[in-house]
Amino acid sequence: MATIRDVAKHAGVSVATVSRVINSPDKVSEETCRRVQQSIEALGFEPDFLARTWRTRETRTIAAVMSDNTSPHHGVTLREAAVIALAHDYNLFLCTTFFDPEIERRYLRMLRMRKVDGILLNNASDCKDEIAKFAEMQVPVVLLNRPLGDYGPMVDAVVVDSYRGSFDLVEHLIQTGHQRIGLVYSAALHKFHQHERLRGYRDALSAHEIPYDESLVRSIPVGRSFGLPLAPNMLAFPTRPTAVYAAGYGTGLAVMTLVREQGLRVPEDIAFAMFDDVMWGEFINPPLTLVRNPAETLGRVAMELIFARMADRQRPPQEVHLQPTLIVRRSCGCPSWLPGPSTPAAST
Amino acid sequence: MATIRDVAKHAGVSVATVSRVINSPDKVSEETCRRVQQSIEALGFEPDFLARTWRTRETRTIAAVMSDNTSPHHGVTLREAAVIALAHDYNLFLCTTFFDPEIERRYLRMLRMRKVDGILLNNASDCKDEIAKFAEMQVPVVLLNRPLGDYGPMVDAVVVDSYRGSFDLVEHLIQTGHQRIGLVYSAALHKFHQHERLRGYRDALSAHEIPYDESLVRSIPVGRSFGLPLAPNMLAFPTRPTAVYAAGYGTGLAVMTLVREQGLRVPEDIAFAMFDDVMWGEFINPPLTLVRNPAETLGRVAMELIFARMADRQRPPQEVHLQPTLIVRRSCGCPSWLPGPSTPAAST
DNA sequence: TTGTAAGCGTTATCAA
DNA sequence: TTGATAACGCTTACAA
Repeated sequence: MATIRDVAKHAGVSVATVSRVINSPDKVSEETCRRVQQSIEALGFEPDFLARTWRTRETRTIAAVMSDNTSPHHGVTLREAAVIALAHDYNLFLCTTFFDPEIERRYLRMLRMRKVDGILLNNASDCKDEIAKFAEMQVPVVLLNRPLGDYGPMVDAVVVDSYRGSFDLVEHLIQTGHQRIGLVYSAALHKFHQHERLRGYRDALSAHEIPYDESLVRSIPVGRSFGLPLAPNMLAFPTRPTAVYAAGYGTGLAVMTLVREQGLRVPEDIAFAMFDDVMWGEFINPPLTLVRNPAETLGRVAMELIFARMADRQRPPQEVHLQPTLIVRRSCGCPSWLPGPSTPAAST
Repeated sequence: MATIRDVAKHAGVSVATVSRVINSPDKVSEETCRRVQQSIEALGFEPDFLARTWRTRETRTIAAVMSDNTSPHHGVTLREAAVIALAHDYNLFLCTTFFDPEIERRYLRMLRMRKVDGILLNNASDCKDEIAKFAEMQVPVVLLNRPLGDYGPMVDAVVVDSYRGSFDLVEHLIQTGHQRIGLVYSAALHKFHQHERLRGYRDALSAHEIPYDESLVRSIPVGRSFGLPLAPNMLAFPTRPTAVYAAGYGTGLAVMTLVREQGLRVPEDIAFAMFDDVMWGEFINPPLTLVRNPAETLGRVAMELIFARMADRQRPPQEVHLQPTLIVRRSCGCPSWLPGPSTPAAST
C-alpha cells in the first residue's frame, strides 16, 4: 500500500503538500494540486484511516448505548441514528446493555478508551461519574428520552412528551364513551415517564369531570421476558373497567396476553390502547390504538445535537421535547359504540 | 494523561518493559512486574487505545452489515452478535443498508479503510469485488442466512434450513386437517430461500399424497413499507384455501392485514401460519403458528466463525446449517377441528 | 530478563 | 505557496 511519502516522491513535492491537498486543498496552488491528485490516482493511494485517527484524535465514531435494540421503537431510533451518522461519514457502535448497570459501565469505559466522538445514551442508570469524564474530555453526550436532570453542562437530551401523549390517549378513550379506564404500568418504565403518564391520565379524567379512582391504577411486574410472569388476576379490578390503557410496550404485551387468555373480546368486552409504537399494531386484529413515539425523529434529533455540540462546544445544554402522536385504530371502539353512559356530543 | 514513558520513568525501567507488563506479563520478572503495576496505578495510566490500534493494525471492531435492523429477527441477531463481541472485548458497528447496493458498497468501503477485524453480512447484493478485497486482506467475512455460493476461500456462512422449516410447517397444516393450502411469498425473499421454501411446501404435500396445485401459489409485491401496496384480491384464489402459509415476514404482515380487511376469522374461516419469528406472535389473538428462525444462534455462531477464522486463517470455508423450529399455536386450528376431509388419524 | 532504538503514516509548526 | 522536521504513543526486533 502506498503511503503519503510515496505520493510526495512521485509528484515531486513534500509530504506536507500532499497532506494539504487531501485536507485543505485551498491552501495549495491549483497547479500543484492537480499534479498531486494525479499521483494519488496513479498510485491508488488511500490515506491510512488509522494513522489519521490516531494523529487527530478523531475517530469519526458515535456510540449508541441502548438498554435494548430489539424492541421496535429502539430499532427505529438506532436505524435513524445510523443514517445520520453515515451522512456525516461517521460510523455507529451498537452497545446493548440489557438494563444492566454493570454492562453499561463496561461499555462506557471501552468507549472512553476508544475515544468515540459522541454518545447516545438511553438509560443512564448509574453512571454520572463516567458521563462526567466524557464531559471533561469534551465528548458530546445526548440522553435519549431521559430528562436532562443534573447531568452537567456538556449533556443534551431529547425527550418525548409523555404527559401530552397520555392525556390525548385517555381523552380519546373518554370521547369514545369510556368512563372506567384502567391504567397499567410497570417499574421498567423510567420514573420520569411513569410520573408524566400518570399525570396525563389524571388530568384527562379531571378535564372531563371523571373522578380519579385509585383502584383502577395498577403497577405490574414486567421482566426481561415480556409478559410472562403475570398474576392471572392482574386484570381483576374490583369492577372491571371498560377500557385498559397500558402505559408502555412491556405492559402492553402483558395486557394483550391476559385479555386473550381470559377470552375477552377487544373492543367489545374491553377496549385496549397503549403507549409506545409497535409497527405491527396495524396488522393485527383488531388494529391497535396507541400513542406513537416519534422514534425516527428521536434518533435524528439526537444525532443532530451531537454534531451541533461538536461544532460549538460552549453552547448551553439543550433539552428538546418531541410530541408523540395518537394513532386511532379500532381496539378502543368507535364513538358512542358503548352501551350505557354516552359521550357529551356524538357527532355523526 | 500519562504515557507509557512516564510510567517507565516512574518505575525506573524502560518503555519496552512497561509494554511487556501490559501485553505479555509472563515475559517479565515478578518483581519488576509488580513495581511497574504500582507505577501504572499511581499515575492512573491507561494505554492509548488509538496508538495501539494503529501500531498493531487491530481495531477490535466487527461490523454487522444488515439490510435492516428493525425487524425482530434481525434485531435479535444483532443483539446476540454484540453480546459475543463484548465478551471478546470487541465492539460492533451497526451498518444498515436498506437493501440498497449503493449504501452497501459505501459501507464496505468505509469498513475497509477502517480496517475492521471482521464482517457480518446478510445481503451481499452486488459486492463480490469488495468482499474479495477483504479476503485478500485476511479479514474474516461471514454471510448471514445466505448460502456460501462462490464467495471465495475466506468466507464462511451460516444458513437457516428453509426447506426443513417449510416442510414441517406444511406438514403440520396437513396433519391439522388442511388439504387446500395457499402459499404466498414475495420477491423480497432471497432466491435461495424462495426456492427452498417452495420445495419444502411441495415435498410435504406429496409426502401426504396431496396433489400440487399451482393456482394456490402466489408471489406478491411487498415493498419497504410492509403490506401497504396490495391488490385487494390477493387472496382471491380460484377456490379459497382453508389455510394460508406466508413464506416470510413481509408477506406474513400483508396476509394478516388482508385477512382482517376481508373480515375472515382466524382460524375458523382461514388458518394462517408464517415463516420467520415475530416476538409478538404469542401475544396477539389468535397466537400465531410460525417457523422460528434461530436468530440468536445465527448471531452467535456467525461471531464464533469470525473468531475461529481469526485464530486460523487457513481453515477451509464453512457453511453452518441451523434448524428452525415449528412453533404451534392457535392460528391454524387444532387437529380435526375442520369440517370435511379429516386427518388420517385423529388421536384426540 | 531487560534496554535500545527503529519504525508505524499522518498532521502541524515553523521557517523559507 | 511550499518544505523540512518534530511530534503522536505504542510495539517489537535485536542486542545486551
